[in-house]
Amino acid sequence: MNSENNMETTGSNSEDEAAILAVRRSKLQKIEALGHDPFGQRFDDRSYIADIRARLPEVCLMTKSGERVSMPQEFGSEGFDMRAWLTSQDAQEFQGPKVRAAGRIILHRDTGKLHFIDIRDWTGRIQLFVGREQVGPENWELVQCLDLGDLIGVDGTLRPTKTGELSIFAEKIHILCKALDPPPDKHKGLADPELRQRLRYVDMAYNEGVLERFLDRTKIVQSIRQTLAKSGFVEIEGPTLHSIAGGAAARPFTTHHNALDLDLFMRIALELHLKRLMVGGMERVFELGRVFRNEGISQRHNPEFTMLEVYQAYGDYRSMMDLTEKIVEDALQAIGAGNVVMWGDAQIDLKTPFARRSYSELIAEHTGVDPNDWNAVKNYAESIGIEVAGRHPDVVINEIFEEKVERQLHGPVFVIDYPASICPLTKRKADNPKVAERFELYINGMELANAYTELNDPDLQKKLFETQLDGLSEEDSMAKMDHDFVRALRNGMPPAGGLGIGIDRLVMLLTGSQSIRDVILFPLLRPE
RNA sequence: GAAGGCGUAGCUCAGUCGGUAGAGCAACGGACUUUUAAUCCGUAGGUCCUGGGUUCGAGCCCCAGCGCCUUCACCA
Repeated sequence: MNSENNMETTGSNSEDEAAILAVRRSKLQKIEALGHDPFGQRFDDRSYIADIRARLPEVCLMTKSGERVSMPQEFGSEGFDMRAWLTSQDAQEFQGPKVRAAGRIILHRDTGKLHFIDIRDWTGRIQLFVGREQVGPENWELVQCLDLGDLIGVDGTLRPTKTGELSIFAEKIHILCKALDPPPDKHKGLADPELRQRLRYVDMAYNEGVLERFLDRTKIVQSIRQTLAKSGFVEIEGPTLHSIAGGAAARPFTTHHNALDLDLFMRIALELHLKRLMVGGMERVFELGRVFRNEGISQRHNPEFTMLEVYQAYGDYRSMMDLTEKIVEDALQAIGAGNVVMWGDAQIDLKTPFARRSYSELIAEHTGVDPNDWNAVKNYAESIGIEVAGRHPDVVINEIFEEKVERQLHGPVFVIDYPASICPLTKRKADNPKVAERFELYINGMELANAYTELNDPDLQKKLFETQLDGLSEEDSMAKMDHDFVRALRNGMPPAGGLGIGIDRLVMLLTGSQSIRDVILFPLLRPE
């Protein structure tokens, strides 16, 4: 990979590359010599290509007897034979609306005195028919200076070619921006995953479906905000710089404030500040924003990712299950997907309501061991190589869950009622203090959402912050002492349901993306 | 952090047994007024990731490093 400097200066390591760039620059000069600004100007009143295509009903064929024949239903479909249809019609000429479009040149077929140029905007692609006689010498000169990748505008008439492709028959071409770097392979695009991430703009501009996937991400996020707004939740912006990185078990990034000479942490969760706001009276509140965890990178992990956390006063974790289903339902609708999404070769049915299964029931089902029988659990754990000595029973049980149950949960399934000791921020069941009112939503073995009935007992919260779980270092524990948070609880926080959803993973699921890097615009990479 | 795989033209990829580097696309020149990844003829284009080593000779073998991918660990 060349450094950027090399690519731009005479230090270029390839004559080929230098030649390609030189050719494009010479065309740029020629465009200037023809009296055009090669980087273009404001271009008013153009229509989106999808909207132009939608004007097909305005296109018609004039017959020699002066009759107007509209395009047949089958026009544009696979088996439609345009030439046969034309000969059957006593055709004179086509008429169609005048249109103006703009976009990037993605394909170019030059047949001499005729160019076919495919342009693309963010709504679709369309073919331009550019004939030498039809556009005149000035436009023709300009067309000779165009390359794949250039941004152009066009004025022309919408009508089909003889071979049946709806096209814009160009009358005037406008150069809107000369591209100086050549595009990737016109058919395969960028294939190297590293290059696709580094040159995300190229990936989006040329690779099939990439731009659309990121637009889907935007639609999903918008839909979530709408769903929550409709249900009366307000969105807030909490601090991203924390002096105590709490609310989750994760290693934080550290940073430093110079004026205060203060070490700070990038937030790892949104939870504790949102709960403070519930103390303050925000009864339905959420934040949808970035959190940072200083941990490994994988197909499902990026150091910064987007998290939704929602809190509903006077609700509980069951309210959050209903809300989760609503969020998923609405998001599917927002991207025009049905209830069934593809995940690799597998189909996942996201029809609501999702199954609700208790944690201990699932353990018993998948292992044959009663989680309340410590001796049986111990024996089972040892038999599958999980260390038992000196560790809290619930930690051992949870390892069994992760090892034996989690992967089997193709879901969607709400796993409910977790062992209390691994849930330091969660209210216990009224009739059984060993069980916490928590659920996690699993789909395809992937944890998508996590929710609690929120613990609002300040004394118990303080105690749980002070209690170190066996086998967990302070760094790994979710229970990091936050005195101010305990003080907030002493002021009275309503009983509440709280929900967290990993937005990147939700987008992965809904768009069928196997890697988190396919749904994050600019994933973390080592510098070039 | 560990193991495995990969790194060759602007892009996508071949490269046999170790014997002086190949194709398609893109580019350049030419032909073509209805093409669909247009086609046809021709031309040009290389730090084979980097640095060492073995060898008469290394894209290929060995060692070290860098980067990416996959799996695992951590984690959501």
